Amino acid sequence: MMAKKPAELAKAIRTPLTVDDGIDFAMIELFFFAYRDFTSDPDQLLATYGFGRAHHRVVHFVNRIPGLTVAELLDVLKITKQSLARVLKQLIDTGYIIQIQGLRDRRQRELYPTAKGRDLALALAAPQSRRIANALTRLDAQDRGTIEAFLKSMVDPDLRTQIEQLPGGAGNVQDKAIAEPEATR
Amino acid sequence: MMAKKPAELAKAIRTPLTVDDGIDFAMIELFFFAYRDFTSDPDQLLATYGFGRAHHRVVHFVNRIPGLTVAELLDVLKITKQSLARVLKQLIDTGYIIQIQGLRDRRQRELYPTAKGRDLALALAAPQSRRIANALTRLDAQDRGTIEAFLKSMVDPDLRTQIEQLPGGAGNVQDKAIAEPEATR
DNA sequence: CAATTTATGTCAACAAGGCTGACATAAATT
DNA sequence: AATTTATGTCAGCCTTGTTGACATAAATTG
Repeated sequence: MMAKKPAELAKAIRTPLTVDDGIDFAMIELFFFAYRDFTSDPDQLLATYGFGRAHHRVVHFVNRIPGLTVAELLDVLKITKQSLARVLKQLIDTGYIIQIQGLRDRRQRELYPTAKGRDLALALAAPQSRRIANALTRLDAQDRGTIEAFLKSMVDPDLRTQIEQLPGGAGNVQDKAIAEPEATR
Repeated sequence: MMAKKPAELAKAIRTPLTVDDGIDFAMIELFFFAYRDFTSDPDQLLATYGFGRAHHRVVHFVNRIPGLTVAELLDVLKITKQSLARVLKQLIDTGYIIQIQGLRDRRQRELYPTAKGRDLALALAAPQSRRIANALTRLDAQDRGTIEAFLKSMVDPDLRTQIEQLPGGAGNVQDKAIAEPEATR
């Protein structure tokens, strides 16, 4: 490969990219920073357990869908079984999750949280829920529906079914935006 | 350390965690899935260049704030200089970014995109902007303000100043939510 | 029943992108 | 002249993703 001499040929562009370039930078950056801080609270907590984000996701979904199989979990997380194996093994060995052989199909391993695993899931979710609640305080119930609708349509259409199956979750949001006020249920 | 026998002692919890546990799981999961898909488009594109998310962030902010120094970039990204060095070197060597010695302070290296770097930043931002625009189509101009206000208050207060300094961006959102319709400017 | 497929587990190697610690250089500051 | 600052670089480590290969037990199929 021929080495180029980019520094001598390429010229520096000194003007910033802005909204004028037809890109919604405000939203892109807000989403980036918001998500970064959204994950920062659980990240800190996880570090004290010696766990990482991967453990968080596993603990979360096992608590949300107790009894799901390894294959189902892989499908939700979209990672390989080898990736899952490492963190899942740790969580099982340290007593946060237990496996129970499936009844209908004894090849399957159903995943359940222990009391310890339930506590961890709650502890991880609490600061995130608090952050969201805080961000919603200035908004009314209808705004909440707007935000849910927005976030939901940011998700790839073919993956939305996953969300809809989660218990008591966002699947209940009307596709048409502006659902009935959730707060009054 | 004594090894416990968790499988024999710990009992499986069979009930799912739900909203009833006082946690806003709907929002937590929507945010998770939305962000995951939000990053999937650029991720795919980056792979064709042999780049990763780290490169994306660098290219993005150098294009948004041309001439920022290495130290400033580190502050925005919140990573170590050793982490940055790897990806930055690659981007410089392949001609996406160039460094120019600072004028006032010649120790500093000001970072600028090349034309190639500008094109890449635009190509990466385009699908994200499209996804956002699509998610906003069903919503009105006032809803946009609601979402911006929500995302902004998800960010740690002390880090919000960073956002406010970005050109033509979300810093312009009124803190009180419901800004004047952006679309009519 | 035998053969095949399926669900899961496991070993090994690799890559990206974080991290820490240590040290080097040049330029600014004191 | 001495110190601090901005940057670069080397080396090694960790987490979490990847691929490929192979093993086992249970279900399914011909």
